[in-house]
Order: sequence, then C-alpha cells, then structure tokens
Amino acid sequence: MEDSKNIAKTYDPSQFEDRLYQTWCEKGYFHAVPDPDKKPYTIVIPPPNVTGQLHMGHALDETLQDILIRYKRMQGYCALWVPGTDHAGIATQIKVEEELRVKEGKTRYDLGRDKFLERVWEWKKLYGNRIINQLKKIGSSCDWDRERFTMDEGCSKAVREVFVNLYNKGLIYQGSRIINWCPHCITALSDAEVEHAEHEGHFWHIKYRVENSDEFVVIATTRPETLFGDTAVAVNPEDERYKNLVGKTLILPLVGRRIPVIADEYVDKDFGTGCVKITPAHDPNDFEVGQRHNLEQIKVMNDDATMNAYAGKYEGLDRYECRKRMIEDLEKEGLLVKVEPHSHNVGQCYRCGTTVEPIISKQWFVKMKPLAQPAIDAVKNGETEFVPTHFEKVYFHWLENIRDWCISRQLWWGHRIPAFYCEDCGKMTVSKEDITVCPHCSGKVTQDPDTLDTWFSSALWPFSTLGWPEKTEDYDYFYPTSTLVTGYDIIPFWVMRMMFSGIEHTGQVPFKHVFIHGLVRDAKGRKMSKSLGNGIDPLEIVDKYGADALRFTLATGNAPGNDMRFSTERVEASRNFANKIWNASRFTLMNLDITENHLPKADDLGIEDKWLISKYNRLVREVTENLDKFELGIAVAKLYDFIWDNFCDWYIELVKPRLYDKGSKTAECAQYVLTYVLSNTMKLLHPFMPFITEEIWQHLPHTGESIMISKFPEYDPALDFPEAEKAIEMIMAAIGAIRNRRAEMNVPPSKKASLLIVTDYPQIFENGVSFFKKLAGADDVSILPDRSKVPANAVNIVVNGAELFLPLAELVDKDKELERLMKEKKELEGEIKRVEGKLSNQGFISKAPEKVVAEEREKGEKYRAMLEKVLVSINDIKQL
RNA sequence: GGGAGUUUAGCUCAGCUGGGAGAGCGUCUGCCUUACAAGCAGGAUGUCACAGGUUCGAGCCCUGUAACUCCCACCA
Repeated sequence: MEDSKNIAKTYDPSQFEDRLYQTWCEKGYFHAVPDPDKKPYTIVIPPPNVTGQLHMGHALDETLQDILIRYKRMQGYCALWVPGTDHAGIATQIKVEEELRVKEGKTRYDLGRDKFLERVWEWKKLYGNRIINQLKKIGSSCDWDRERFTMDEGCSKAVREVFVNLYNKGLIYQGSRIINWCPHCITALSDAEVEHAEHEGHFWHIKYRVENSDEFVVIATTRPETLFGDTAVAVNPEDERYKNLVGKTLILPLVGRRIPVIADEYVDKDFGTGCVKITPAHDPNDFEVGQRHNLEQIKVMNDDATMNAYAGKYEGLDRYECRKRMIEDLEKEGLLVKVEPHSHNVGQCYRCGTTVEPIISKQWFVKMKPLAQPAIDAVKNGETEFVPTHFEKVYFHWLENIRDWCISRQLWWGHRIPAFYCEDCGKMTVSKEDITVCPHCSGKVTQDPDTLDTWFSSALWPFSTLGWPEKTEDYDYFYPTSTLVTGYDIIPFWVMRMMFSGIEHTGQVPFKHVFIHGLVRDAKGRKMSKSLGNGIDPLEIVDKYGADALRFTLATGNAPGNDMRFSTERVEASRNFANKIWNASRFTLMNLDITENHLPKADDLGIEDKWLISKYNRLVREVTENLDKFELGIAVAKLYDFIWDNFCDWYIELVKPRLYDKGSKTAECAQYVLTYVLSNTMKLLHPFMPFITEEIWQHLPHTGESIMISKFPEYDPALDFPEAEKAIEMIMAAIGAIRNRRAEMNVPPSKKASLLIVTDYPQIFENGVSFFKKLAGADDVSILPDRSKVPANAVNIVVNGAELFLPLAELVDKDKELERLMKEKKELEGEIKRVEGKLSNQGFISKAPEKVVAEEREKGEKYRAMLEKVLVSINDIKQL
C-alpha cells in the first residue's frame, strides 16, 4: 500500500479497518508507560458487564472516550485508557442460573456454592472476551495490557482493604433494617436497584375490633397480607375522632392477636381513614414508628415471599394468593368495609422485574452521611466538574438525600463479605485475609455467606485498576484520572460512589471531569431494549457501514447530555462523508508527483492556496478549542463543513486547472497545499474517524509510522491570510450569483457565455479569471473599469464589489428581468433601512462594541453601492 | 409531591461567552462536468412553544404559562 497512488474507487472500510487495528495493537501504540517528561491523561472505562453484549449505549460511551484519548495522545500526553469488565453480581448469576435450569433442570442449590461458582467462572471465560472483542471492532484504543476485571486478584484485594477500613472506622455496620427484598433473586437490593412503577392496585378498608367492645376502627391498606405482622394501629395525636381510642387494644382479624392503638405524628389525619396499621417488619415507615414505640417486629413471609407460620392457616401460600384468600375470608366475616381502586408506586427489582418486598432483614450497611459530605464539597469547590454542569444538581440531590447503603447481597457470585463468625465464642472478626481460626478463642470460624453489592467494587474502579492499595508506579502517575465518561442514568449508582470512595480511600477525587452523555434511543425515540426488539446492533452497523461511520454518527448531531435518536439514515450520511473523504484523497493522490509533505513558500502561494490554508488554520484553532471544552459534536461538524465545502467543493475545483498543467510550478504548489492540508485535516479528524484517516495518511507523503502517534496540528498565526480570504470569498460570491442566474434562466451547463466584470477591485477579479471559466460557464472574461463597453441587453448581476454582465441577449426576458431587479431593489432597501435604523439609534452607537458598529457601517456602504448599481440597471432595462 | 430536561424548516437535531436563523435527511429543478450519482450545481420551506421583562439589540438572559420526556419520593 505504501507507494500505491491508486486506491479503490469506492470507500470500503472492510478492506482496512481490521488490518489497521491489528497493526496498532502489534506496534503497542495503545500501551501507556509512565513517562516523567509527559503529562498523564487517564480514562478508566465504565466496565461493561462481562457476560453482556455491546449495545448502542456502549458504542456511544466508548466512542466518546476514544475520541478524548486519541486527541490527548496526539497532543503529547501520556494517554492511558484502562479497559475492563464488571462481574455484575445479580445479572450474571441470574443468567447462569437460568441456563442451569433450562439445560439441566437444576437450581444453584443442587450444585452447591463451590460447583455453582465454577460454572459462573466458566461462563465468564466463555463470554468475557466477547464484549472485549466488540470494543476492538469500533476502534477503541484501550491499553489491553492493563485489562482488568472487578473480581480479579487486585480488585478483590482493594475491596477487602476498603471493607475492613470502613468497618474499623465504624462506617460499615451490620443491622436489622427494612431493606428491599427480591423474592425471585432471593437477595436484598439497594435503594438504587429498585425501580418504581405506577401500579393499579386496591385500597382495602378493613375493620379491626376494639377489645371488649362493639366498636371497631377501619384501616385502609394496599398490602392486606402484611396484616399478620401488625403490632399496632396508629392515629395522629391531634385527631379528635380517635383521641379516646389511644391506649385501647384491638383484635387483629383472622388471627385474633391483640395489638395496641398508639398515637404518632407520622399519621396523616386526612389520608385514608386516619388509622394506620403498623407492620414494623414490612414497611420502612412502620419500622420507624415501631422503633419509637418499642413495638415487636413480626416477619410474616419467607425469603421467597410465601407466608410463614404467623399467617396461620395461610402459611405456605404465595403473598398474592394469601391476599386473595384472606380478602374472601374477611368479606365472609363482614370485616371488609370496602375496596377502592388505588394506583400507587410499586418497587420492582431492576434485574428481574419482580415486585420487591420491603422486609426487615439483617444486612450490612455503609453509613453514608459522613462520606457524602466531602463528595458534595468536592464538586461544589470545583475539584471535580460535571459536563454539562447541570448534572451536578442531580448529583447533589442524590447525595443530600442519601440513606445508608445496603451492601450485602444473598448471592453467591461476587466478593464475599470478609466477616468471619466463630462457632465457639460467637465473636465476629472482620479481616483482610481469609482466616480459619478465631483470633479470640482459636475456635473454628465460618465466613459470612453473603457477597457485596456489585457497585461496591465498581466504586473503587478508578484506583483499584491502577494498583491501589499498593503504591504502584501506575497509581502514582496516572491517578487521579482525568475524565470519566458515562451516561446520566448511572450517576447515582456509580459516579457518586466512586466520588466518595476515591476521596475517602485515596484522599483525592477520582477524576477531574465527569463527561455525561445521554441515552441512545431508536428512530421513534423509544429506549432500545430486548423486549421491544428495537435494538440496533452496533456490530451490524460496523459490518455494513464501517466503524468510522458509526463513530461519526454517534459523535455528531447531538448536544452533551441529551438523548439521541439513532437511525440508519444518519449512518448512511456519515458513510457518505467517509466516501467523500475517500474520493477527495483519491483525487489528490492521482495528481501527486511530489514525495514530501510541507507547505510551499508563502511567495509561491496562489490566492486560493492562501484562502484554504487560512481556513484550515482557523479550523485547527477552533477544533482544538471545542475539544478542550468537550464540545465534540461542534468540533466534528466544523471538520465536516471544512472538508466538504471548503476543501472538496471549492478548493479542489479551483485548483483543477492548475493541476492539469502538468509539470508546472503552480501545479506543484497546488500539490503541496493539497497534501499538507489534507494530511493535517486527517490528523484533526483522526480521533473521530481513526481508520479512514490512518489509511489515507499512510498513502500520502508522510514521516512517522502512524497518524495516531503523530502530532496533533497546532494553530500558527503565520498561516492567517485575511486578505486572501476576503478576495476568494468575493470571487465565490460572484460565481455563486452567476450560477444562480444561469440556473434561473435555464442555461444548460454546456452553454458557455462571455463574462464582463465591472469592478473597483480589478486585481482580485483578475486573479479569478480562470475560476470563472472553470466554475461559472464563462468562455471569455473581460474586466472593465466602467459600463461604457457593456453591450445593452446583457444579463446583469450585482454582487459585493462588482457588477457582472452576461451577454445572453437571446435569453433575456425584459419583463422578467425588470421584475427580478425590482425584487432585488426592494431587498436591498430593506437591508439598508435595517442598518440605518440601527446606526441612527443613539443607544446602539454609544453602547454596542465598536467592532459591531463598524461592521454595520461597512454593511451599509456595501448595500448602498449595490443598490446604486441595481438602480442603474433598472433604468437601462426600462430604456430598452 | 419534589427536581431536571426538552419545545428552532416536512423529519432528526445543531446553534459555544446575547450582535443580520443553520446542518443532515426529505423535497423541487438542472446535470453521468476525466475524485466521488454514497456525487455536482441551483431552489423552496421557520411568529425559534406562548406571555411578559431586562437590553441599544434576545433563539440565547430573567419571570410566568402550556405540552412532552426523564429522575427522585415512606402518604398507609
């Protein structure tokens, strides 16, 4: 490929993407080694679930990270992108259990803990590489030598270190509290793992008799089956209706247990009946009421949500079956007053969708208040910044209202809690190392059977992956990391927890910037999901359109933090852009005789060369600025416009005549400009579209091995040519106006015409003669000082700086011409009126910046000059 | 009940610190012009949700309203 100037006619990414990726890997370009002469730039990947498959959300996330990493690497940073995967406790365990059930009809209990875990590890080995390979397909320049897994040795060590440290500081404790229990997964869940959905339920009004009396109270409940766990009925102390009831005893229906009536402020007089059944073991509020009044906690369900012995004759029934039967029985006994439809929020397990049961349970918790405050402060004082900033509000809201974090899970797949219980003395020991013997009495110990919440290990990811708690070279050099890139949906799960963990354990915030993106939705705006079947597989897109097209699509047309709709039409547009680049490069290569890549001397440059270089130079500055502000979409849009409009549609067309003048000095100069600007533009675009840019760069004259380790272009004030820009733009406007007129008059492109230019800027238009011939259908161009030699009856066009005449007498329709001129006159007069209005406004003159005022004056002059010419033309035409 | 976001061309969306409304797709007209029909040239289409306010000047800033979306929340 080195010398070949003949590249394929059509862009076909499958011809080079895999090959280039392999080369990059083999050359070790992705591998970062701490280098004291460079500044570090670090990103740790949000680790995808080991057993997962790459979806569009990942593709977006990885693309954004890769753009940043490649950009910084080219800027000379020691750029490290740490890849890895997450063991994803519940999700993975469910999948393996499911497979076990389907294939062998067994449960995890049939296998036992050790055998089951072996199966999960096998599964992990089988599928763990799938997602990694998928990341490679889209071009991710991760340092694969540093690939990590949340349950590898190092991460596990970090987990234990953190657990023990927090425990010793009193920030981890074990306690019986109301937690969210998933009866399907048979485990506790954290608050963040519960999704709430509006549910059409009922409000059952049930009579509780007052002991030794004919009186009764009516309570209203949405979960009647918890009645068996009632240990009181509460009323508001201010509620006149029930004042005399407080202190009396009620008889619990169906089971006949005696419970007291208590008064507690928690009760809202105006809601329901004003009487609330209190079930401390099954409701968080009731739990607190129970604490205040020293009530017994009666758990009425088993772990699988079947009723236990407290439910009397309903024992063994599923919670909903029990509900149905007891309602029937209550009705028979005349204790059911009424049933109202009632919609309320029901919590569901975020993994399996089962309605969670609030239940009292002994679990491990992290005390959050002391950890939350420093994490809030770190963002408030700017140590860590969110992009866009408004996501800080979400972050604050979570941390300010945080409750203790339930970290124990009754799962087998995960980090086992490092707490050991002595069978002899009963004491508990929390230890970083596995122990078999009790340090107090030398008795036999058994480890806590529970595992930790997956997010407990994810929270340590930015430093556990760099070697912490060891003081490694990597950790010293690369930590704290630079930027975290993730979706707004996991701020509460992950970002927040990394923040407080980083601050607590390393004394530093884990990252400087949190770059938040939105969700990828389908073309109709729906969330992509398996159940809807509307997911688009990123790999299919890569196969069909190439990774660059996918990346371009994901990086563009969307503001940071906003959701984006994904449609194949947009990918096609991206692919077309790649094809455009491909062909512009092909054109350049076809016309290349030079073997070096640098700019010609300024003296040799044509006006169009200077124009392009000047435009390119501004592009460099703006793209750099945008990238530094995380405005990736704006940066890439500017690259698109520059390449398509300036480079392809104008510059290439402008220099064609020169290039065809084979062997001339001017042709050579154009070749240098094409080569230099194209190859440097490829560098600017490389972070976004790594493959095509590398492929093209390799074909162009270059020094160095690869574009990805070349230097990112820098703005150079010496390359600004404002005069040339103005001149070319004047010519471009004239060409545009001629094309417009010809199209309007249906002049076929093949029909050439003479062009007469009356202008005060003869020099500029002299420079443009060949351009008018090439691009405006002119076969003969005359530049005149005034209108004296202009034939009557010529088509007339007024543009900025000149008046153009096309002697196409036979095509001129006098009435139409007059109509058009009148329209132009009206438009110009409108503009002049607007400008004059502004300029006659004292406030504008005195308060607007000088530059703006000057610009308006300039516009005014320009329009007046044009209007004058239009008036003359109108006069002329009338006299014909 | 709190909080956030969105509202700009037929569709999907840009519009950075306020200074004459943009892109892609679609659509219409004409072109196979020796890089590209995955293309070229030209055209049409907008009370920037609504109402106030600040300002010389508002798509952009402030207040309020409406619609849609999302997140959070222990009214049983």
